[in-house]
Amino acid sequence: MNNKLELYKIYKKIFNYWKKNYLINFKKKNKKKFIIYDGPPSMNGNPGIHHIFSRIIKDIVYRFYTLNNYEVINKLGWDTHGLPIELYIEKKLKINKSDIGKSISIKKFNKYCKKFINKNLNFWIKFTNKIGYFIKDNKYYITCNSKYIESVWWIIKQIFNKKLLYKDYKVLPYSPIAGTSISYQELNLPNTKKKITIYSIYILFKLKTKPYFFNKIKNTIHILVWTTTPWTLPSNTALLIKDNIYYLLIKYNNLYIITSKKSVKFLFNKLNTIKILYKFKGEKIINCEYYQLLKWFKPLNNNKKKFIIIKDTLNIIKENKGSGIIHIAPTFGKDDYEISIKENISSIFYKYKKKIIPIVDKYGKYIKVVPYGLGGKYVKNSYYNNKNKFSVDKKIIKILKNKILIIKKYKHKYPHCWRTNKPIIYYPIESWFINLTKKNIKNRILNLSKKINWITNTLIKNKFIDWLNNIKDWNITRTRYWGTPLPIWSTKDNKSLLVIGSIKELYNEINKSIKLGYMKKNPFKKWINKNFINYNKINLHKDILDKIILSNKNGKKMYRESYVLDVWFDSGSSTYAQYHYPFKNSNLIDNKIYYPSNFISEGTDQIRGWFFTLHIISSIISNNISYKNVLPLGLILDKNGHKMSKSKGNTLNPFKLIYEYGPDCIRWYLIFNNNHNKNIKFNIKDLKKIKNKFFNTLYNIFIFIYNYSNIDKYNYNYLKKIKNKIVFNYIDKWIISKLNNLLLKINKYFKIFNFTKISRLINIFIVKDLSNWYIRLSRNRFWKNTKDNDKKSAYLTLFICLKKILIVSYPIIPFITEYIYLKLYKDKISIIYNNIPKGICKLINRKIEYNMYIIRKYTKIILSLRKRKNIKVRQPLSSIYIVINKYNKELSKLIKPLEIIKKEVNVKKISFINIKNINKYILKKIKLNYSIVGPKYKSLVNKISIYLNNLNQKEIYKIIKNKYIYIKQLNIKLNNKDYYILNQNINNKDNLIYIKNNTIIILNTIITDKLKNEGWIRDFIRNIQFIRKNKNFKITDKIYILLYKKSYLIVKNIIKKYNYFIKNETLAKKIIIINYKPNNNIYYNSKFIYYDINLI
RNA sequence: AGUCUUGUAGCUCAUAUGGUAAGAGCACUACACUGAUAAUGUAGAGGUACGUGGUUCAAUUCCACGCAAGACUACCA
Repeated sequence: MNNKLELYKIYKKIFNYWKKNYLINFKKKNKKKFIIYDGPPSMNGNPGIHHIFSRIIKDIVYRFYTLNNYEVINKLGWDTHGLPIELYIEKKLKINKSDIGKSISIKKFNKYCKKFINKNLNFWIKFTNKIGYFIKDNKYYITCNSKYIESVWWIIKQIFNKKLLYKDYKVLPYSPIAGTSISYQELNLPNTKKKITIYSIYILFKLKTKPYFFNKIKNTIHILVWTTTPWTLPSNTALLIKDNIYYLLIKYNNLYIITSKKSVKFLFNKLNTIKILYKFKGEKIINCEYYQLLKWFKPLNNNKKKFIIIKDTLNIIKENKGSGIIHIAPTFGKDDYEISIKENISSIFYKYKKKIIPIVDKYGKYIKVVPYGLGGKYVKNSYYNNKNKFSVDKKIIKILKNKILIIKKYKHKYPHCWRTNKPIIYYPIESWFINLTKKNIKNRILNLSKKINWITNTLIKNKFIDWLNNIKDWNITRTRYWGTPLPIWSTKDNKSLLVIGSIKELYNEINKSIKLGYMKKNPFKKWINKNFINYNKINLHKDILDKIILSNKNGKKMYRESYVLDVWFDSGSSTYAQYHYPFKNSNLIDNKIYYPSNFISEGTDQIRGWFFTLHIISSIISNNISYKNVLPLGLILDKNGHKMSKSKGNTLNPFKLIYEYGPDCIRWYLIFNNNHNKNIKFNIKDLKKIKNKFFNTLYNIFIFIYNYSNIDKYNYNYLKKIKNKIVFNYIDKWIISKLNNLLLKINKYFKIFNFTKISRLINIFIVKDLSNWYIRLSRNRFWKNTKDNDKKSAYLTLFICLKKILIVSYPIIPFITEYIYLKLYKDKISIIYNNIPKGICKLINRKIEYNMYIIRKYTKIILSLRKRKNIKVRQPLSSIYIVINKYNKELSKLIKPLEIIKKEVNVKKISFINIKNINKYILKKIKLNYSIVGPKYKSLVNKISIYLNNLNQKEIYKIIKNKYIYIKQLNIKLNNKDYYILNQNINNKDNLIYIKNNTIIILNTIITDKLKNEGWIRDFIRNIQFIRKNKNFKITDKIYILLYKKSYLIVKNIIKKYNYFIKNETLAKKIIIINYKPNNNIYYNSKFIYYDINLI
């Protein structure tokens, strides 16, 4: 047996063993099913240690429920579309998004993406295997497969049929020079925020409806509006005001102006030039209308509000900046857009050939019909390449000259496009949305969400519900390339729409198109081949789909809406799409066998991600929840508490870690280290500690029982058979009781998915109870020669404890537990076939557990007393006196448990005495019970406390007798619940006393000659043992002890007296006295040990 | 920038919590123990409970502000 623990080798062995015996992802067949949905991680690179936490949790749940006889359904998945992959490929090919479809075809680009996915997938699968979460028979889902996409299409069609899908525009960061929208991810790249100087202008808007309290004022009232983007002024449709701050109506150079109270100070240097007429809160002028500033374009003719003052419900206005009133141009600002949606504000577009277009074109220029020569000019002069820059802002300022009160220059940070280095603008881009704000849909989503159980975390539940309460319509399309294509075709005038819900439908529609001559070939010809449907032969990505032209009822050509779907829509569809529903497995979902899931678990960052999208899609499609229990997990951070990311360079190579420490160690660490909902600071040092402490101890227990049971030729099956004949002793009963207590707790915590608690309980049991106490105390029972009941009971107890603890630990650390299990318990093929052991209440003995707790406590105390006087444990002492109290009353009458103490602390006798006998060694003190006295006497508490501290012993004994305290000065009487009495130590010469409250122990430290001799013999034996071990004698080797005669004569009497004892302990056949001092060689003789006596 | 969370020994973390002696483990030091031994025991050292202010007889705990870390939403007039 290898005495060195190598966790990675054990993993390899067990993995191969399972593979050979078809135990990979083993499932018990049962009607009782437990469904786990796996949140697909985005496959945008190599897996990191921070990716595996949720999969380990799910694997533990899978293994635990399998032990509990559930059939666990768990299918792994990967999210394979999206921006990060595109960006990676762009970087690799050294191209920009604007190059796709130009210098590189979409087909080629998507091919690169696919290739990247395939390459990474193998890597990820290998990795997932390495941490113990196995994939069987290649059953996993990836979102870029045709089957998956088909299910997603079906979902889109359902949503469309429910009339929840609509097309609108969304304002996004946009780089006109690159010609693409910019993602927030790209916007957050380093060096994209640059300081620029812009105009900060204050403009007068004419008020149209005067509020009643301005009635006295006959003149026109103006609103002072602040903006830093004059070019957006032609698109203005509303003004924003804060309802709860003060505004003033002032008179300035015959103008009547409304501005915020705070702004007056810094806008009007000379305050004597203005006259304050009114002070009022912003809410008073909400909904007042004003005249359009630049009447170049009309807002869309719809029911929405226009040119009106609205309330700042999104907290956009900062009181200390500007005039407290800002202008809203919904088409060209992020906040503007959001507030306009919320407040139902119209926006300005220009009608051109039946289409509506924003007044800035996609190159960043005003459209040609903009007057004053502004048409065709860039809205930002930094877009010009040549030096002759035309500033639209300057020109508009010129046009508005009379209406501008103040012009300043203003420096601020502004986001730039990371490719072109030019500033971005916010720009309306057409997009498809799912209507989630519709009343019945929102209510449904909210009501269903209340059925979800958030494990151990109400905080995150509240966050989730809060998010749902403020739900917005979901923008599901992106103008990207590598993604699930939106399956919608439309005619050029947008009048007819066709949503495709399956490949078959598309296949048939294409055939119609071919008949009309719009298409030549059906790209999915190979799909149906003699009734055999072959999904591998088709590609459902943008490059293929964009070329498909369909037709409406009237035979008009229809083109695809060229968007791809938000990747969150992909992963949120996994409820259905992982089973290719409804094209397959429809019974499993319709009959609620695989749906909803019992358990999901991902990082807390998924509240707005997967947790949200799963819930939304399931609510809409099935009017049901998608998951019953969620365990939100903390994130894995680096050792300094920072997020792991490639750019920071603080990621860890998981393969290396697994190779070094084994998957068990990493699994245990992640579970053990911190509660699941807290972030984990991942520190390799701690891995080492856990390996040394926990795994070595577990392995040592195994080695111990393995070695000795082989010597004795005992095995578990034999002992189990004769179980009824075996009588267990006190310590056995204690550890069995502890074990069953533990099992009860573990079962309880498994049900609420608290694995941290479980691992910590197991750790204490193995290290503290089983190893450091049970085995320590029982060692000689295994070691002795006779094969009596005592020995058998010790073996059986240890076998039982180890077996049950292995099974219970197996879900968390499957490899080492299986390894030990197979070595020790040869009755079954695998630990996997066991049922989870339940704690048996009958075997729990609270009295024994309590007494053992006292024993351990006393042992500690006595050892520390010895330490105070520096008396070695090897030196026997005569006696201990323990003061009897209500806690040790029972123990004092038991004989066997007290033997444990005697042996552990090497003392001959324990006596229990009454406290009265030693009162002279004890200092009494009175302590207030503050929680009772505090509220009663309030400020007097301090004085009472001082009074009590100054009492002498006599007075205290009086109080103990009286059972009350009367304080004359304060006229206060305290009853015996208001205070308690403490015992403290007075030291003594020969006896050492430990006093802490009721626990009082006295150690007699007088060493007689007899005790001294016994101590010497112990030393002698220990030294012989030390030599045995050092010289690599086997445990069972018999020896001869050689003593030098001259030295021997000094200790002759002692050795003679303890002759038998020495021989027994050291396995010596004989003690031989020799007349010469031998040379060192004799040490190496296999049977002889020379001992040089130079002690005494 | 806003919202939320967290801050306890050198490290990783508990319990309880408005109540007067704040707990483990690791690491460190000393001594001991040891045929499971890269283990174990005892002791020592280590804390103004992130800082400041407030409420209270009493604050690590409640409140406010600030600092640091993390998450989300955003980066705008």
